[in-house]
Amino acid sequence: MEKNDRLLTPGEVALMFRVDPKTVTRWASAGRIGSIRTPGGHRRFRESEVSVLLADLTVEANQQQR
Amino acid sequence: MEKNDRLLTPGEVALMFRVDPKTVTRWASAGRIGSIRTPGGHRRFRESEVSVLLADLTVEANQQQR
DNA sequence: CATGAGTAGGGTAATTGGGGCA
DNA sequence: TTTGTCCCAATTACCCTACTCA
Repeated sequence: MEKNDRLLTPGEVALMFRVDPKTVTRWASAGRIGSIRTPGGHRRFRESEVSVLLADLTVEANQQQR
Repeated sequence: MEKNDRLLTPGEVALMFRVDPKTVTRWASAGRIGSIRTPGGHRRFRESEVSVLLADLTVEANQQQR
C-alpha cells in the first residue's frame, strides 16, 4: 500500500501529532513506529505509515451521544 | 473539511473551557468530542472541533437571553 | 570548506491516563 | 449524572552538548 513512500523527518512527524520531535524519536526506539536510518544516524519515517497511524488512532468515538 | 488541523493538548482544551483536564478526557471517552491518540496513548484534539463546541456554548448563552 | 537548521544522545521536570472516591 | 480531586505509572516536554544534513 505504498502509493506514496515519501520520507518524513522527526520534526515533520512531530508537527502532525502535536508532540515534541524527541517524542517521535522515542516512538521509533520503542518500536511503536517504523523508521529508516540515514548513514549518519538520523531517522526518517514513511508518510504512508504515519498517515495510517493518524487515521486509525482518530477513531475513538464514532457514535456521538447527545 | 480540514482547513485547520491544528491539534490541542488536553491541558489547552481544559483552559479554553475552564475545566479540569480530566473532564476533557471524560468528554473524549464519552464520545462528546473527537480525539486523536498518540502512539503513547495521550490524546490530542482538533482545534476546529473545539472551536465549534465553544461556539455552541455561545449560542446557548444567547438563547438563554431570549 | 563554511554555515544554519535539525537531530541524537542523556537527564530532569511537567502532563497525562486510568481507577476509584466524594 | 457531571465534575473535581487524590493516587500511581506511564508518557511527554524542556534542558544541554555534539554531530549530521542540505
